[in-house]
Amino acid sequence: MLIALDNASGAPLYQQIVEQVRAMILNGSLRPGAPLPSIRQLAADLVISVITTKRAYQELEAQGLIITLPGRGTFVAELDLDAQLASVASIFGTQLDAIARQAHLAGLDLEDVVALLRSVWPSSSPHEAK
Amino acid sequence: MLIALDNASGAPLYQQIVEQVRAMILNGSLRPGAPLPSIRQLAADLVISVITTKRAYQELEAQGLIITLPGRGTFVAELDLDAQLASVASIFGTQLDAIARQAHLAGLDLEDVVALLRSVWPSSSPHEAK
Amino acid sequence: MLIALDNASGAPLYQQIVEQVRAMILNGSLRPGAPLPSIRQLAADLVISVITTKRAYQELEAQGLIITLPGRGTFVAELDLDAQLASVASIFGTQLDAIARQAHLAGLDLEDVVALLRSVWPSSSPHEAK
Amino acid sequence: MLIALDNASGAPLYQQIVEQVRAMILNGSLRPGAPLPSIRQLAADLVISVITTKRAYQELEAQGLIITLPGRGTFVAELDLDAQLASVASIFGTQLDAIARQAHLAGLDLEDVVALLRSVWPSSSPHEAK
DNA sequence: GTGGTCTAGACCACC
DNA sequence: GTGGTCTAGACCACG
Repeated sequence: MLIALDNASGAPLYQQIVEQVRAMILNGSLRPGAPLPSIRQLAADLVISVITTKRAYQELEAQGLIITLPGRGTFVAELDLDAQLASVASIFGTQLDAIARQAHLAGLDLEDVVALLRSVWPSSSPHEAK
Repeated sequence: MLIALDNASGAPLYQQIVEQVRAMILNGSLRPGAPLPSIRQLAADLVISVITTKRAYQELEAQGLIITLPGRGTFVAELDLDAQLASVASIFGTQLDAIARQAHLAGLDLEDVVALLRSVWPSSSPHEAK
Repeated sequence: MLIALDNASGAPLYQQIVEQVRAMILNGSLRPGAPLPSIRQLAADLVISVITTKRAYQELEAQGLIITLPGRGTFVAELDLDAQLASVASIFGTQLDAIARQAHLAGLDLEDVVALLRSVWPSSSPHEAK
Repeated sequence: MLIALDNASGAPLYQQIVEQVRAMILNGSLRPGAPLPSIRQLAADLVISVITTKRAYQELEAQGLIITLPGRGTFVAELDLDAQLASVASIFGTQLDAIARQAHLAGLDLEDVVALLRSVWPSSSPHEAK
């Protein structure tokens, strides 16, 4: 399981982990029931504090995406993919809403923003490098 | 000059002020040379600390949007609106880029995101009441 | 007597007056004994507060460049031009010293700074437009 | 990291810090990626308020010279030294321009000012002890 | 009246 | 431990 942390991005480390693991679950890289690395293992791999990996897993568990079985490890939860996707869509919706209001206030047009969005959209398939 | 603060939004107060003033400048509600309320006046109006309004104006000045003349007040800077809009567009571009990569990883389609964006786009004119 | 105030320069208004009057005295535009406009007249001409012109004249008087005769007006003082020039040189020396130390710390060379100075030096004679 | 504050200089403390840190970055004493002391540590060392050190770092960050990672510390930014030096040169250029015009108006010659500049230029290397 | 600077002290998020 | 934000209160320079 490859996770890339960007120290300079400004985003909290635990959040970067959450987002990347969530993405892997939602796009099928990680299937329900699959085991995740232990918090200690992941901390060692990423060269960060155990506290940070623990926090990330806590967050993922709170979102119902993974399940921790004490003494046995952590696993991808059995879940309704469509429902999850809907919930993720609502998360993006919130972020887009903030951007939309800002851009709108600044006098930008919806089409301006859509054009911007198209210009930054990644061209490759999300699974190419899997 | 109407500014609405949302204490529950989680966003820093000074940032909310920055965003709203910037929007007013960029969409033409505030024209170059126009005086802004004094930091003390604005603080009184919004019922917040003078330091917070000062912080907001400081940030706006660092961005080159306003100019403060000690002892005389604060004014909208003479600026190249097009250049400013371009720089603002690049800011939104950065934000959209983060969302785009996340959404892409999560398996969402560009058209899904565009649809989301359209669904949250505000319908009214940015300054009908100007 | 032409004085140009630059509201956007950031420099205090009274200081701009002081500097320009001092320059006119030192370069001979204003000769010893010549009358200066009254503080009220000057304030009216420049469309600023009397307090500000008063403060400027006070400063000039403290520097020994002008003399105020109560009830009669304000005049350029009889002075030793060479001594004045020397004192002015020391003022510039202080300012240059600050710049020199900063530039030196930043790793700039003396010749770099001299080159910069030459590049900004006004080309015309100071009296051309008199 | 040695910083010397002069309470009697009239210059704001935060600005003195900014100038000295900027000088250290530009002359290579502080290399990109190097950690700066925490705002609290520096405040303790200099016996000033945390807010003042914070203000200084804020200014340096706005100038793009350093980057602060919340919860992790503050570091010298990766930057294009030449571009930075050019921008600094333009700052000195502005200051020199003000002096040049003043000196010119006062009847001083370019060579007079250059001579003054040479007379105040520090003789030692900027970082002999590095 | 205006902004500029410095101070002390609090709470929060993150590592 | 780190920085981020907000608060109150003081003194100064400038108009």
